[in-house]
Order: sequence, then C-alpha cells, then structure tokens
Amino acid sequence: MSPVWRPVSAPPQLDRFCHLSDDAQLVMKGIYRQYNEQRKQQNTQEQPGTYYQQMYERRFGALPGVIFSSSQTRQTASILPGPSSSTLEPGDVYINSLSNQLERTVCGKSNAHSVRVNNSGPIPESSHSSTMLVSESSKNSALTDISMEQPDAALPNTNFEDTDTDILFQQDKGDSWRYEKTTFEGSPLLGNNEKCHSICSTNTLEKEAVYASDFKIPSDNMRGIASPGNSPNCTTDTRQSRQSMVTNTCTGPAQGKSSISARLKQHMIIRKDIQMKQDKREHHKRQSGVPINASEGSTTSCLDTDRKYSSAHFSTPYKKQKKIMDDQTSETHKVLAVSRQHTAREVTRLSDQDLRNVLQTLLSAQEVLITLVYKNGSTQLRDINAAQTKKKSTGIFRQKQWTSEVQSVAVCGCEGGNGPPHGAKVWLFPLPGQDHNKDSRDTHIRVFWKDLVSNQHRKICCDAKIFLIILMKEFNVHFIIDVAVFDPVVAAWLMDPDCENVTFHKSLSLVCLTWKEHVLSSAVDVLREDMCLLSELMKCLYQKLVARDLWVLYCCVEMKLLPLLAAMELRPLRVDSDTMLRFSDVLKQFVKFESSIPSNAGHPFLINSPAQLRQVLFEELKLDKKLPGGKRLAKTNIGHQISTSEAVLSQLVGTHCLPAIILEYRQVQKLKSTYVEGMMSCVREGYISTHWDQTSAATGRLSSYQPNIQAIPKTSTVISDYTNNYIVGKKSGDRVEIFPRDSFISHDGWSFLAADFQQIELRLLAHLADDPTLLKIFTESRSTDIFIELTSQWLSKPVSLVTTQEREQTKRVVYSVMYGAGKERLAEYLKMSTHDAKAIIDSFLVKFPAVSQFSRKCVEFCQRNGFTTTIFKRRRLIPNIKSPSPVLRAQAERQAVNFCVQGSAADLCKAAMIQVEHTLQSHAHLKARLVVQIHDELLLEVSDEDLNSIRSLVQSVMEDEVTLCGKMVTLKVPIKVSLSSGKTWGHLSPLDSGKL
DNA sequence: CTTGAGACGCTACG
DNA sequence: CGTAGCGTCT
Repeated sequence: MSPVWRPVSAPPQLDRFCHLSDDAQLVMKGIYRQYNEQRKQQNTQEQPGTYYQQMYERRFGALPGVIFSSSQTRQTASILPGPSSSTLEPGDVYINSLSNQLERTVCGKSNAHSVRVNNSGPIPESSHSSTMLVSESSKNSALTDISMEQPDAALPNTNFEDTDTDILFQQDKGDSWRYEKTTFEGSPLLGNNEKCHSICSTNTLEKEAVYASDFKIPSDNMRGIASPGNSPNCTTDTRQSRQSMVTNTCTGPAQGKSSISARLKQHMIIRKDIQMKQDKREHHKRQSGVPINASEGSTTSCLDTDRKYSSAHFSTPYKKQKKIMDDQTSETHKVLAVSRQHTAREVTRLSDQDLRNVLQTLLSAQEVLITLVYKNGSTQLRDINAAQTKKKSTGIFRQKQWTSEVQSVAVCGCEGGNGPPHGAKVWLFPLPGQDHNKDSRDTHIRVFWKDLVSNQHRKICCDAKIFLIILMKEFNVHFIIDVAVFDPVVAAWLMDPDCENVTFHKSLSLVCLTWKEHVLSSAVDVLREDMCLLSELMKCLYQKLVARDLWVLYCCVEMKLLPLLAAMELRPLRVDSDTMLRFSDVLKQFVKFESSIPSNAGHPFLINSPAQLRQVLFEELKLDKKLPGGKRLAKTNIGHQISTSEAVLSQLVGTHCLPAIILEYRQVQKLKSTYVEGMMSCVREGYISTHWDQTSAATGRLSSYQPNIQAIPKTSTVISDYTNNYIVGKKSGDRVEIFPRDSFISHDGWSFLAADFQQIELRLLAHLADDPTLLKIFTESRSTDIFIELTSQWLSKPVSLVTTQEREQTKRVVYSVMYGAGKERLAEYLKMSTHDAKAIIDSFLVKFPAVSQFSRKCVEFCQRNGFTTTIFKRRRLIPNIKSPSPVLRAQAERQAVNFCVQGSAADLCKAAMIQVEHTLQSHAHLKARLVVQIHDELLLEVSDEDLNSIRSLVQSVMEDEVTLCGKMVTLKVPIKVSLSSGKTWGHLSPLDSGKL
C-alpha cells in the first residue's frame, strides 16, 4: 500500500498499534454507557478516563503503567509531558477511551477504540504522574463505591464472561507511522521536545501538571522584542534554555524496561484474530501465484487494505486488480513524483555560479510565482488532503501544521503577464535546516529573498501570509512590510466575502478556470503548470477586481495588510505567569462551588447543559409560571423551547435562588474554561501569539483565533460573596478579582499604548446617513462623552442632567438600530416590554430621520444590484434580498445595512493599521510595534522613552482622514481617537489628548 | 488504509 | 449583525 499519509521523516512515535477486538469493544461500550448514565444521575466530576480505568481494572485486573485518558480533540487539549511517571517505559501502553466518541465509533465499523503504545523516553519523576493522579482521584470518588455495589449491572450481555482472555489485541507492526497524526509531535507548551507525549484530556489535574512545569521559566526571556533584523537567535536561546530545563527534570530513575512491558504482555493476550487470518488466507488464495507469506509475526499491517481491495474487486483477476489499485493511488504517486522532481531542482544543489545566475534571473523577472511545498509532496496549489477531504480544520491543525510541514519554497519567474514560458524552471528553496551552516550560499539566498521582497516586481502566492511567516522565521528575512505580493485567495474572498474556506481550487472555479488533472507521465511539469494556472488565475482575478471597482481596495488595503498580519503573528505578547497562575489557583476551587449547585435543585444535573437546566427550571421548578404578570419568556431560535440565556435567567432571579446562582456559575465557568485554561494552553515559553485571519469575516473585519484575543473580557470580574464561600482560604468579605487582560504585560522598559477609535461605527452611520443632527453632534464636538451629548439631544435635556443609565440606554438603542435588531431583542437588553422598546426605537428614528432613510436606500440599492458596498467599495453579495420568504428577506435587509456600517468601520481600521505601521517604519528610531487589533482599537507596544512622541504620532495618523482614506472617500465627520497606556493590558490609564 | 462532525445553545468581543 | 470558543447531545 502506498503511503497516503504523510511519510514522516522522523521515526514513528509508536512502535505498536493495537485494536481491541469486537467483543472487548462491546464491553467497553457498555462501560461507557454506564458511565454516561451515572454521570447524568449523580453529577459526578469523574472524568471518563478515570471511570474507564476503574471499570477496566475491575474487569481485567489492574494494568500497571496504563493510562486511561479521555480524548477531547479540542485545540485546548492539554499536552502532557509524557505519561509523566517513572512507572512507564518505552513500549508501554495507555488506553485512549475516546471519551464520548466511543459508542459511536464502536457502532460504526471502525475499531478506533485503540490502545496506543508509546515510545517515550525516560520520564521526569519530579512532575506529577497522571497515573497516580487518576488513581488518587478515583480513591476519593464516591463513584467507585457505587459502581462496586452494582457491578456490571449496566453492561450489555455479551459473551464476555465466557473466557478470561477476551481482549484480543491485534498487533500492528511496521506501518504504525500511519497513525502518527494522532499524536502531537512535541508539545506546544514545552517547545519541540520529542520526548513529550500527548494526551488530550479535560482532566484538570492533568492540566495542572502541565502548567506547573510550563511556568517554571526564567522571566527575563525577551523574545522577538528587538527590532526586526537583529533577533535571529532569541528564539533559539529561549528554546534551548527551555529544553535544557526539561531534560534536567527528565532525569528520573529509569526503571527496568522489562518489568512493565512484561507484565503488560502477560496481561494482554496478544492474539491474532482468527477471522482475519482466514480472510488473509483466502485473499492470498485468490491471488493465485502469490505465495502465502504467512509468517505468524507479520499479521495485520496491510491486512485491512488487502481485504478492502479483495472485497471491492472480488471477481477481478489479480493482474487487473493490481492495476486498479494503481489507478486509485495514482494521485499519490503523482504528487510524490512531483516531490521527487522537486529535489532535482533544489537551488542548493546548484554550483555557485549557477546559483548566482538563477537568483539574478528570478530577481529580474517581472512576475514571480511562489508556492510552498510540503513535506508530503503536496503544494499549496495541489493539496491532496484538501482535494480529498473538505475537513474543517481548526486550532492547532489549521495553521501550525502547515507552517511546520513546509519543506521548501517553490519559485518560478516569468517575464510578462503571460505566465511562465514553456521551458521555465521552478526552483526550490529548501528551508534552512537546524544547523545554520553559515556558508556563502545561505547568505546568498537570504540576500536574494531580501532583494526579492523589496523590489516592486509582482509576486503571486496563495496564502501569502504563511509564506511571509516562513520567510521571516526560517529565512530570517525582515522588512517585508512593503512587499508587493498578490494573494489570489484574498482576491477571491474579496469578490465574495461570504464564500468560506476559499482555496486555490475555489478561486479557479470562480474565474472559470479548470484545474487540469494530470496523468502520471506528465508529473514532471505538474508544478510548472500549476504555476501557469496561478499566474492565469491572478490575471483573471485582476480583471474581475478592476471591473468591480475592488482593485484599489485589494492593492492598497488588503495586500498591504497581509505582510503586517504576518509580522504581527511573530510578535508574541508577554504573559505574566504569576498572575495567570493566581487566577488558575482561585478557579481551581471553583469545582466546589459547582458541586454545591445541585442541592438547590433537589437532584444532580449538568449545569452546563441548557437542556438539563431547562428541565430543572421549567419542568420541575416551574419557574416560568411563577413570573409576575405571566410574562412570556424568550424562546431559543431553532428548538423553539424556553431559552436559558442570561436575559431570561435575570428575569427569573426573584422567583428562586437558582437562576442567580446559575448566572454566577456561567460567568465563572466561562472565565475558567475560556480565559484561564484556554489561554494557558496557548502559552508558549511565556508568550502568547494569536493567528490572524483576513478572510473569515464577511464584513471585512479581521478575526483572531488561538486564542481569540479580540474577545478577552474588557472588564474584570469580581467573584461574589456567594462563590467566595466555596473558595478555600477566602472569607465572604474578601474580594477576589479575575481579569484575564491583566496577565498580558509589556516588556521591561516598554508599555502598551492603546489607540481607540471613538464610536467609529456611529460616526460612520452619521456619514453614511448624512443625518444633519448626528453630524452636528460630531462636528461640534466638545470634549464630553458623545453618548451623553446624543442623549441630551434626544431627550431634550441639558447635558449635566443625563444619567449614566440613560447614557447606556442610548448606547443600546443606537447600536440596536444600527445592527437592525428588532424590538424584542432591544427589550431583552433593556429589560423592558417590547412595547416600550418599540416606542424607544420609533422615537429615535423620528429624531434622526435620515437614519431610517439610509436603511431604506441601502436596501433599495441592494435589491437593484444584489450587493452592498462600504466606503472603500468593499462589497458583499446578498442574494436573499429578493427572497420570497419574509424572514429571510428581513434578515438580508439587516445584513445589508449592517454590512454598510460594520464593513466601513472595518475598512477604516484596516487602513489605520497600515498607516500606523507605515509611519512607525518610516521613523525607524522609534521603538514601537503594532501587536493587536480589536476591531476599533489598536494595541501597540512602545518603548517608554518614545511613548510621548509615538502617541502624538499615532493619534495624528489615525485622526487624519486623508492619510486613512486617501482619495477613496471624504468623510463628513471627524474621526476621534482616544489613547491610553499602561504596563499591563488590563490597566491602561487614559492619556489626555489635549496636552502632548 | 484512518480520522468526529455537526447541530445547537450560551457568551465574550466589536 | 458576525466573529471565536466552550459545552452538550446526537
């Protein structure tokens, strides 16, 4: 079988891979069911892995050295530093219970209930042992006793009892590397430590072990803070110190290897599946002429493969069958052939003179086509995985995988706009290896890249952000901010921003180009032809963009933003580990609070489950009936059941004590899971860096993920007295405050500088609607709060009499109208009746008639053209605007209006980012760098001595409409920016813009 | 040859 | 309105 999965160059992490037999799977399925039942009934905190282990051990006896883990393949999965115990040796086994996936998996034909054999090195004794943690927690658990009372009651009636050796471990040999992708290569937390072992688990105890070790880092590590160009070794230093630390703690006493392994072997009868053996024999019989290579040891690695093909082509003669197999895997061969072909053209193999010539040619080429080649032989343009599965990749695998899998950069130069000539060669630039051999070639290549990105010739690359990151990280090339790169993917997204997951293929179909399927014989030129296609694609997209008036936006905003985003990803934020650990410590106690809740309901239930909560609140306690006035509660959107959202629960507060508790619980739970634990899993060597996605938001906004730094709470959360009672060591008077933004700290000698567009969306609404009253408020801007001003205008009250509450109310109304929210939604926000809400909206619209007029105009425009535009001519297609369904049409209308405002604001913010960075680059002596964008706020890290000059600079740039918009548009409203600075992100003190 | 994935609900941010 | 992310349930 040809290797469809990526042939990893590293030796396989697993030396065996075993499957449970069907019988054993049934047993385990029963165990899992039982677990689920108990979990529902008793609100147990037990993790599936723990429970699984108990049940397993009661079945089959203790299995020393085996770790049962519940797998939760979220990107917040914690990575353990090995099975973390000297009880494990290379060759030992742990069992992956697959969490709640087990049942499904077992029912299906897949035998994914797996036993993994790890091949880890010596394990640190000092760090916690997961095994021990698991067994300790099971000792304390009430669940153990209960399940002991009724052994096996819930187990299905399988033939398990019959024999004692029902677990049939099917040993996989040889090609266990195929499962390599189920393990993580090294840990993001611990650096690239190959000795680390990965277990995905939600087990808090396990996580702690990780965090505890992760935060033991020297605090003076400065990474990436030096100005671009002179920080090649910082990262390496940090990693080295990190690794040495790990190795130091990793020197636990190595136990005799044989002990555990031998016991395991005794315990698990590794037996071949008789049925499968027969299958194999039959198979070989059918393949007349092929001798049965039935050495008992080589059992199963290709067995399933064979079976598949034998069943699929049962009646086919062997020779023909072989051919079919070849056809089926031709794609793989093809790509691998390309890969092999690549190696012939690596620039590193050229002689010095040839290399110089090649580089010179590429530098003088009018158009340079670039793509990344991955280790498995696929390229960005021809990605076998993407072509076969449209798997929605998330988290770690979304980008980290690809940047780490890049093998080389393929470059092809061509003269005019007609694509590469027929004989053009594609040159491969392999990534410099770990060993930095500083010979002249490397320097040559580095200089080449630098020259290439700084010349103004056209460079075309799909997902250019990844390419630029590679360039900066691996080739150590900086000054890429001005690179003239064109990304067809972004171009295609600009044409239809609602099109999600734009790829090379989709872009091709957008301009009606076809992706040629190549046959094996022509594989030599596949890469070149892909390059041709890339060139052609960009040309078509150029014409389309120009035709749609999007070219300026594309060139001047999106393509200038792209290198900036790449640079921002390599500017990690420093994290204060002490603060974060303190939050973690407090929230650790939160479990006790959690377990106290069911007592209020009379029986245990899962508080996180809206379904179960709904049952408790409305079917058992009947709180909806106790509401005064018989008010109707909001329903969920799809299920049309009573919602348990914050708006509903806060209405119920008076009727019972539970709603208030739930509200508190939800808040803390969110803090705990998302902002403390989630954040911690993103920390690498004391730093956090997010990923920016330019093409995910249909409105043109940026989005950030892993972590979503744009959604970190902006105010601190004070844990209330009630919860306090459940926190050990705290009394009810104590004030416990959790503020995730506080754990982001600036480097020593540096500060954060936040520049906030004030009410940017409202100002743009005023501009777009051309409402005289609104415009007047903004142009005659006094230093007072704009919302107070607005309120006073609206309510015809003097400014001094406007209360904070009224101000908030105005804000809500304004944004609700802007977002097109209905009266129901506003009523929920303001906690009033829908009738009152409607009156408020109406009075607003009467006061500012141009706003509703603008909405109408917007909708009309959309109905005529099928799309809406922003001030920068960005457009969004809204096909539903003519939908016969009133619901869909109303939604489309809201979208149209909202896109106008939100998209315009996004345009302005993107322009601001570019201009700020540009200005900072041109003042090279100023030490400052843009690190984060939160839609209408830019966060910079600024050297202390330059703070004053930079802040005035930033403010002047951001408030200068001409700089931002150029000739695109002339705004009728001034733009105001408020600045604040501080040492932590959480505590920024406002800077008065009046004095310098 | 092998994988969770998708729907839904809630809540941060803007 | 529209992002990410965490959680449950199927």
